[in-house]
Amino acid sequence: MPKAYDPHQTEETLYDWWEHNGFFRPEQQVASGLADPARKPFVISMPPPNVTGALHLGHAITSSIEDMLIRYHRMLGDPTLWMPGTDHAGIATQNVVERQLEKQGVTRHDLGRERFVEEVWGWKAEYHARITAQQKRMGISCDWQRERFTLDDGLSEAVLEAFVQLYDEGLIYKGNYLVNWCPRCQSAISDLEVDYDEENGRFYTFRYPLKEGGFLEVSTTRPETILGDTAVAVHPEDARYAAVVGKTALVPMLDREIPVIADEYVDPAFGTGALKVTPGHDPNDYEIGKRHGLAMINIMNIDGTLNANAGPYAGLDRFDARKKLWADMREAGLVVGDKEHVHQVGHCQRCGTIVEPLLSEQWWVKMEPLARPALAAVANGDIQIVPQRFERIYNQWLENIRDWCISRQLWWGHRIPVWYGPDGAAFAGRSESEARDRAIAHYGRDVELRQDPDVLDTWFSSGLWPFSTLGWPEKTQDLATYYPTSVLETGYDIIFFWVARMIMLGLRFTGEVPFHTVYLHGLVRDEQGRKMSKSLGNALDPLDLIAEYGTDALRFTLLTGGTPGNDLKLATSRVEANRNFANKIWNAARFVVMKLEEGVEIDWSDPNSPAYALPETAALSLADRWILSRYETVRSEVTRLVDAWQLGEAGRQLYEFLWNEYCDWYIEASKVRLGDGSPVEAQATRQVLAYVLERSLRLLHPFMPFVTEAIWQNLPGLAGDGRSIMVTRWPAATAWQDAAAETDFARIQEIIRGIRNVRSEYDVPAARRIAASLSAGGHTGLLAENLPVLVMLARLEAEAVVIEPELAAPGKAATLAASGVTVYLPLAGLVDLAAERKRIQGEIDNVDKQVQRIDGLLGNPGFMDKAPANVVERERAKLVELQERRAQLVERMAELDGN
RNA sequence: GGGCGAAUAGCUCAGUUGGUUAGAGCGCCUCGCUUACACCGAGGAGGUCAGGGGUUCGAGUCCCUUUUCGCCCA
Repeated sequence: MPKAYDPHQTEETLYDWWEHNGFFRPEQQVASGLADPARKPFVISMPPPNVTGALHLGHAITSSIEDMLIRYHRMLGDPTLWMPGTDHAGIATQNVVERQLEKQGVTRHDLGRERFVEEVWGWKAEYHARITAQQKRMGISCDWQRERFTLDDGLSEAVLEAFVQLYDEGLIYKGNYLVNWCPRCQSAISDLEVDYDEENGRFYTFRYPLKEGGFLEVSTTRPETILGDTAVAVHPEDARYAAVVGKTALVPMLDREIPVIADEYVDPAFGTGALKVTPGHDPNDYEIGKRHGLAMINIMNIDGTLNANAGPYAGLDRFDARKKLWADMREAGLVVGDKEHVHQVGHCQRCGTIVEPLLSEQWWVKMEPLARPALAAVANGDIQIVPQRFERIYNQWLENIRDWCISRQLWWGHRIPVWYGPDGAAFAGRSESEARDRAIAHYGRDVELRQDPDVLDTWFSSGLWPFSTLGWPEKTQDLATYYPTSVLETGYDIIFFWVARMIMLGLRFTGEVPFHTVYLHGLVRDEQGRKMSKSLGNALDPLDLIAEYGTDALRFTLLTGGTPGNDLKLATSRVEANRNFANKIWNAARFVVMKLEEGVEIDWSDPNSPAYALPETAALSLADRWILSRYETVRSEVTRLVDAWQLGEAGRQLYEFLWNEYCDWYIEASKVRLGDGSPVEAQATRQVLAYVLERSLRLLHPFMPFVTEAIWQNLPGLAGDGRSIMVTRWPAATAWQDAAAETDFARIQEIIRGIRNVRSEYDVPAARRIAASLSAGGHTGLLAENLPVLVMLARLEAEAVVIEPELAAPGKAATLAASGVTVYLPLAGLVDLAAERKRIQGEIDNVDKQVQRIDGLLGNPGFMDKAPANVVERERAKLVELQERRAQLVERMAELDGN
């Protein structure tokens, strides 16, 4: 083993080897005996990355968490399937390809539909390969042989089936309503695809001329929509305007006659209290228009220029028209003024263009009947959302759900399976021939059909993902075995887009929930808490971090750097620290492997899975029993925490255990027996070193798969015959928990720390071994037994250590009192009595403070009556120790004063 | 307008049934290449747990409220 762990030399080789061995496949897990086919499979559908571009840290955190869960369950012996795939990401992918073409001066219209779609397939091929390679670098153990893409034949079948079923049930309908229109994408988009930003706009106030003479003052943020006004509205109880209701106003520059109406919606306190009403271009005005039977005028083309209804402004872009109309109105004396105004402006989520409310004929899904069962599934516990607080957000959205606009005027995606007859009658079908059959039944003869040119919202197909990837609508073996899936893990930002829709569609089409648990992680942000973005230049590329620190370091950072559902600010110093952690355990393993060259006993009780044996209890030292006890505590805690979705806390506990207990204390203590112990003692210690290391590596494996495997392959006697740590068993409970060993070893640690502290205060060089006298009372036996450990770790002069129940204090010595033991360190020539008095007085003061606190507690009848017995007992015991310690210090003080 | 989250050491964060003197990493200070590791070891400094009020024997943790920041929905 090289002196430093080098991730780059090992990671890719190990990954290929794992994949080649079939460890990622549930069939192989069962065949090899790892998984018990009788157990319920553990299944995750991977959130399919968009084939738009490279992966970012959001994907990296998804990969880290899901792979952690998958590896954990695989080791538990569950048949484990992680279903990978990618999403065609309709509007997003079409946009990036369009932008690419733009650079060559080509539009999609220049190419035509067929050639453009070919271009996008080319893009897909390239980015799909790139994404897959990146995921493999993350070490993810998904079943690549089952990989799917949303435009695959099978998944497209699922889309057709789903559409036709909903259509036949009347849950899909076509209608001309106000939609969010992106003039750049030239497509409708759903409510969810509009991002609202606060922007500095202007608030324009002008005069609305009345036919009967006079005018009304009206304000707007979008003057160009004046051209589409079909009423002016005031509040019915607004006395200022009571007289004008029912009169006729004249649209500026067009002189079109429109009524002045009264409607409750108008806020008399806002602006002038009079509102222009444009039902064709504003959602609120649309509602007013419906109430009053107003005309709905569309003044806009699909590219954002104005149409013939805009009269002289036809052909102008919406923003040019705004300027020109305002200038013309100023000329005409209609302008009152304009001022700065902050308001919410909707932007297209994918291209940033300002969205326009536009009347348009689109396909919709009636959501209310789908939402009800989805609400129930969470309410009755069939689906558990972690963290639970997201349930409210989920409920709130579903309770106020609006119909879903699913048609997109794009070329990249699933074509809407509807064909129109010559008179425009629509026929949905799983194929053209099915639609044709329906048309013939309708018309009584064959007619010419043309398919709807539009495609479906990407989320329509991803809403089917958990079951379409398993073969639905076919009744496949996979569907029967692996559905419903176990956990859906993703970022909280797509609860509505994806999670809620999968639940609704899953319940509708399979009659079952698509998964039992929803685990939501937060967003990865930069160190200042900003969202990572290319334009800010603060985006960290996971591959760069992997190149610098290794995959395990990145994974461990993403897993332990935060808490469920909360955003994670990624500090590269953390990634570096975790790289160091990987190196630390690598070196601990180097030490152990070196020691095992002298021989190690393997336990072959499971012939498929050799493990390190433990010696007879009688052969164990205190340190051995201590580390075994600590290991058992950590094993049970880590298991409990992972089961409770506290992955980060589980990882942090492993870090602390391995570094601060196994490395800093146990390995150091083991050197005593390895060097000076009898052959039996040395062998016992070797076995414990090996046992605890190997078991801990298993616990750590789901967090850091590569370094744990790289070490495991180097451990003598275990690897070979294609054995891998990733298919060992998750460690089972042991009987090694030993409270007495933990208390005793803690006493030794306290004494060693105390001596080290005094050494440091007196500037004793590390290389210098010092004498010590220990007045140990009832702990004399314990200390005598562990004298070599004290000598080694506190750097004492073995021949100059005295341990007695009672010892007279040497005159000039530094003194420390540690849990019932007084330690005198003569430190010839270094001890300054005045300084020593001061040091001891400081300690006494410190002890007094604590004694005071406990005295207060124990003297409080409330505490004595109400606190649980174990808490009272703990405080009592603490007080006894403190008083003992205080007595030691006071005694020493008296001695010093006597000198 | 409604809702959610965050506020703990200089920085990034833990602290999940309320119970030791509130922890880690990085940074900082002192030592040290002690036969696994300088991607290291030993020791240390550093915190009114945002402010106020309450519940409780006991609050970083539960309740109310204020402030600041972020997010979601309308």
